[in-house]
Amino acid sequence: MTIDPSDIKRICRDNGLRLTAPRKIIVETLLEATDHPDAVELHRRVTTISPRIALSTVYRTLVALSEKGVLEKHNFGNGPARFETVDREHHDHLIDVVSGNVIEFRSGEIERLQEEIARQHGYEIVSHKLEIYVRPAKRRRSKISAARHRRQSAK
Amino acid sequence: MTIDPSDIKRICRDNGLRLTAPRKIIVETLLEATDHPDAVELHRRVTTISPRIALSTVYRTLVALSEKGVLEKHNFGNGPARFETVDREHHDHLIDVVSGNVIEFRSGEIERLQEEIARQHGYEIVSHKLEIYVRPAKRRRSKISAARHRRQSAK
DNA sequence: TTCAGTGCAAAACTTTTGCAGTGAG
DNA sequence: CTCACTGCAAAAGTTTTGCACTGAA
Repeated sequence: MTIDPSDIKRICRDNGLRLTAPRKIIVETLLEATDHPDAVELHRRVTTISPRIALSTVYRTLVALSEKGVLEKHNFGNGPARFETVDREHHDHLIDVVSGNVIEFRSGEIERLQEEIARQHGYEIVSHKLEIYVRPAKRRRSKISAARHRRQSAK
Repeated sequence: MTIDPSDIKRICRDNGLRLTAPRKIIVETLLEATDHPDAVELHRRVTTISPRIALSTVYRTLVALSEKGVLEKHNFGNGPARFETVDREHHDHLIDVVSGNVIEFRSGEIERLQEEIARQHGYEIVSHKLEIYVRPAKRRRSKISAARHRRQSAK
């Protein structure tokens, strides 16, 4: 399900969009991103490659591709909308409200319970969105984040 | 758990906030609202009562009371943030994409799993948002929605 | 009396749009 | 050749902030 940069041409064609140079760079940059950049941050990155790309072009590209379902637009908390390519399996998000970091996770058990709830009400699920807003725990640190902390402190 | 206008004074006192005339009108107006107004709409309503209340006062009040947990701030889709008083127990939402109906539900089990996920990553939960987008199931209809369906068809 | 809260104006921030020119199909 | 797309600038929309004044506690 992963999107390869070589797929961009096909994706545009399939959606009736022209593959222009700015658009190619914007999508490639978003594919490379492991975080969930907002439009301004993405613009900052693409302009290191091609300095004349306008912020409005970034916005227009993000709007167009979100509408086609190629990208997902997230409204986490207050700030600007943040984007990611739909290139992996479905996942939900932990949002660290202190740092703004977003951590992806997946819980088959929660999804099973959602199915159950929907069924109990006579529905079937079309899609869902689960966002857990968190802050670093006071007492303990998990093995996962402890490892991340060591890595970051090591630089 | 419902908030009565007479509780506003106590709510402010308990949270270390002064009960001013603008603040009282703003909270009363939000309590009356059955929708989820944004700041501008709320300002429009309060100024019909007291025309000199500033939009910035509405924002500051909404920010202050959201931080205290008296209000909930929602970022639905793109537009401005929308607010509601926290006068019932926490709930999540099933959104029927066909009819637009919103059904509130609560799952202690899902919330417990969320706690677990956050803890595993070294975080504690600040808040969460779960929206399940659904459509009526093909085969069966639950007792709950069958009863609702009869009620709505009866009019 | 004190300082949290206010109104007003201006700024900051996010996103959209008008327009004339360009290049993908 | 067309017109979808672009860069630029300006506008629109949302939220925050500086400041001097007011009034709740």
